[in-house]
Amino acid sequence: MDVSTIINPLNDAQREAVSAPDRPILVLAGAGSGKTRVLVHRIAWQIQVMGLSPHNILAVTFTNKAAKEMRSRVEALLNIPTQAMWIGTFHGLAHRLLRRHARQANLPETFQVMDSSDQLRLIKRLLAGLSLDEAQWPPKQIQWYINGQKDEGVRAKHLPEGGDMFQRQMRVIYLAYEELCERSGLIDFAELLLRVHELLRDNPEVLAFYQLRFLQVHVDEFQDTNTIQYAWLRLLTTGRDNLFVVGDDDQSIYGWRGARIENIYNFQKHFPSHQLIKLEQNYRSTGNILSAANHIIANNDGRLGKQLWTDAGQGDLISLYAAFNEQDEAYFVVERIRSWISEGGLRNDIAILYRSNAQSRQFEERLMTTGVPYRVYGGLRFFDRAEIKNALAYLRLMSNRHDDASFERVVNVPTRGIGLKTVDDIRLVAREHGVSLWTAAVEMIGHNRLSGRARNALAGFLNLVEHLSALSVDLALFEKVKVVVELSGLLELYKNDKLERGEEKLENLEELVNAARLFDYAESGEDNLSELDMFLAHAALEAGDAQADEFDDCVQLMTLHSAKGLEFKLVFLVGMEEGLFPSMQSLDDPKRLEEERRLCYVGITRARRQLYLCYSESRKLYGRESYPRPSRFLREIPAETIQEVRLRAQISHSPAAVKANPAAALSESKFKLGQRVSHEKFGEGVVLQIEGDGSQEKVQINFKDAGLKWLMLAYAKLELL
DNA sequence: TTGTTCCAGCTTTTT
DNA sequence: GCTGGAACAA
Repeated sequence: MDVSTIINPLNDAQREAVSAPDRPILVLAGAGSGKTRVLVHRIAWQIQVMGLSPHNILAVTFTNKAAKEMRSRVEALLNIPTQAMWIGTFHGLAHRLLRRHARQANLPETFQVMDSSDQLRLIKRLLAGLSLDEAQWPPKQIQWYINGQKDEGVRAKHLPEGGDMFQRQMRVIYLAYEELCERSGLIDFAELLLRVHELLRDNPEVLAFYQLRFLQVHVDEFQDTNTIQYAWLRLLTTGRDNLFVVGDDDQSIYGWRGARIENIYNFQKHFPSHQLIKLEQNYRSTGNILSAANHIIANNDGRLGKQLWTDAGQGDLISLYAAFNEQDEAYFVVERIRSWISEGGLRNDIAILYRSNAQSRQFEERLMTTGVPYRVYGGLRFFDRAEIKNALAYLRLMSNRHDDASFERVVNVPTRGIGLKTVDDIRLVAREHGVSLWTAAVEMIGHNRLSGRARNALAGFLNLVEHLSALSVDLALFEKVKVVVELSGLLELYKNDKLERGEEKLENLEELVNAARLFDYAESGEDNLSELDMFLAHAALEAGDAQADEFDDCVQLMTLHSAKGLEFKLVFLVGMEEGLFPSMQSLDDPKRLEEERRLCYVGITRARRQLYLCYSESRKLYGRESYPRPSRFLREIPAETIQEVRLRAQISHSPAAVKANPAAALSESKFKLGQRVSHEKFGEGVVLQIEGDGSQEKVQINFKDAGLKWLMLAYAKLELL
C-alpha cells in the first residue's frame, strides 16, 4: 500500500496533523471536523510510513464504542490485524495492566471490578456498619466524595487528620471503604485509574517496560481526561515526544464528573515543544448552523479559539418555536417529524435532544399516540438490570467467596428464609473477626450460633454456592451461566413473577447465557485469568446497550450529553429555557454556565441540515406550573440565521414585530416572560408572551382570577411585582 | 416475608 | 407530581 491512501483523503490541516514529526501534538478538532479520521490516519501513518509495529501503538478513548470504532477503522484502512495494538478505554486498559501486574499493584490475582451501583450498595452497607445515619451522610454524596478524591489521586491516608466534623468523618468512611474493598477483593472504577497511576509511579521497571513498548500514544477526547488520567499519560510519555492528543475545549461537558478542561490548556505549558493544530473545516452542518454555534461559543472566556467553517453553503434557516406549554412543544415537534417522514425522510435521521431525561415523556407520549416508532437512549443497560446482577452475583461468589457485595446481594434472593436479622448477625460476626461475610457465615454454622431455621436456610445457601461451583468446574462458560440461572432458583423466581415484567426478566437471563456463549475469551488477551473472571470483568467494564433493536428505523430521543459524537439530518433542541437549559443548578456559577454553553454548542453542531430550537412559555416543574424565560443561548444566536415559527392563531403582527429579530424581541422589553405583574382591575398575573415594539408592544398575561388577557402596554397600567 | 404507605428528592453519565 | 426506596404493619 502506498502513502497516498493515508494522505489523500485529508485536508491540509488534517494532513499536517497526521504527518507531523515526533513531538507532543495537540489537535484541536472542532465538531464534525474529522477528528476520528485524523486519529485513525495518524496511527496508520505511524505503522505504514514510520515503520512502527502495531505492537508499539497505544490509543485511549473514553467509551467502548469509540474504541471499537477506532479499531475497526484502522483495520479497514490498513487491512492488517489489530489485536497487537492497545486500543481501548482508560478503564479497559487500566484493567488489563492491573491483571498483568496484580502483585505489583498490591491486588489479589482474582480482584473484580464493581460498577457504580455496586459501589453505592457497598457504601450503604458500610454506613450501616459504622452506625451512621444515611439522612445525615447521604451515600450518594459519599460516593461522589470518594471518587472525587481518587480522581485527584488522593487516598484516605493522605487526608489531614484534623479538620471539621465533615472532614474527619469522611476520612473515617474513606478509610473503612478502602479496607472493605481490599477484604472483598473489589475495586471501583476510580480505583482502576488510581492503581495504575501508582503502579507506574512506584515500579520504575514496569514504567520503563511500557515506555519502551508504547512508542506512540494517542488520546481521543482529551478535554474529558481527569487529573489522574492525564497524570498517567504524562508518566508513560515522560521524556519522549510521542503524545498525540485530539480534543475540543468547546466540547468539554463532563466537568461535573471530574474531567479537567484545564488539561487541554495546560498541555501547552507542560509540553513547551508541542505543536498545536486546529481542525476548523466542518463537513457536517450548513453555514447557518455553524454560524449559530460559533456565535454561541464565542461568549465563553479563555477558549483556545476556533471558528468552524464550511464550503457547503448557508442551508436552511434555523427554526425557532415558542410553545405554549410542554404538550404543545411535543405536538409541534411530532408534527414536523411526521411531515419529514411523509416527504420520504428517514426516522433514523431525526433526533430530539433535551437537557434532562424527564423531558422525554411528553415526546414519547405524542410519538406513541401518533404511531411514530422511536427509541429513547439512556436508562438501564443490559448488565445493570437487577436480574442480571443477581445472576452475576452468584457467579462472582463462585469465583470469590469473599465478595461481600455479592454475598449480600443474593443471600436471600430468591427468598430462602434468611431475614434481615440473620444477615445483621453475620455482618456483626464478620466485623468482629475482620473476615468476609462468607467466612463468618461458615463459622456461625459451625459454632451453632444461629436458630435452627436460620441455620438451615443459611447452610442451604452456602451449599448451593458450593454445589454450583463444583458442578460447573468443567463446563464451558455459557454452561456455567446456564447452571447458575437454573439452579439458583432465579429462573423459578421470575417465572412466578406475576408483575408482567417477569417474562422480560426471563428473556434477559436467557440473553445472559447467550452473551456468555458469544464472549470471546481469546479476544480479551489474557490467559492468566479464568474465563469466568474475564467475563465478569467484561460485564462490569462494558455495561452493554440498553436496547438491541438499533436497526429499526426510528426517531432518536436522548439527552444532549449522550448526543455527543453523533449527527442527524434533522435535530430538535427542545426545552430551551432558563432553569432547564441552562439548568437551575448552573445559573449562579459562571464556570458551570460555560459548561452549559458548551453543551448547547454540542447540541447545535449535531445537526446536519435542519435545526429546530424550541422553548415553552409554561412548563410543569415538580408538579408546579412555571413560566420560564427563554434560554439566554437563544439570544446569542445571530438573528439572520433564525426564523420564528408560529402555528397558533396569529395575533395581528405589527410590521415592527415581524421585522425585529425574533430572538431580540425576547429580551428588549421591560417585561420578561414569567414576570409577575399587577393590574388595577384584573389583579395579579404572569406575563406569558410579548409582541411588538414601543407603542405597539403588547403582552399576554395570565391573571390569577381573570384568566388570559392580551393588553397593549401603552394603555394598560401594569405594575411590576 | 410481603405488601403497603410514606417520604425525600429531583441535571447531565461512562467506566 | 412522580418515582423509587425505606420504614412499617400484618
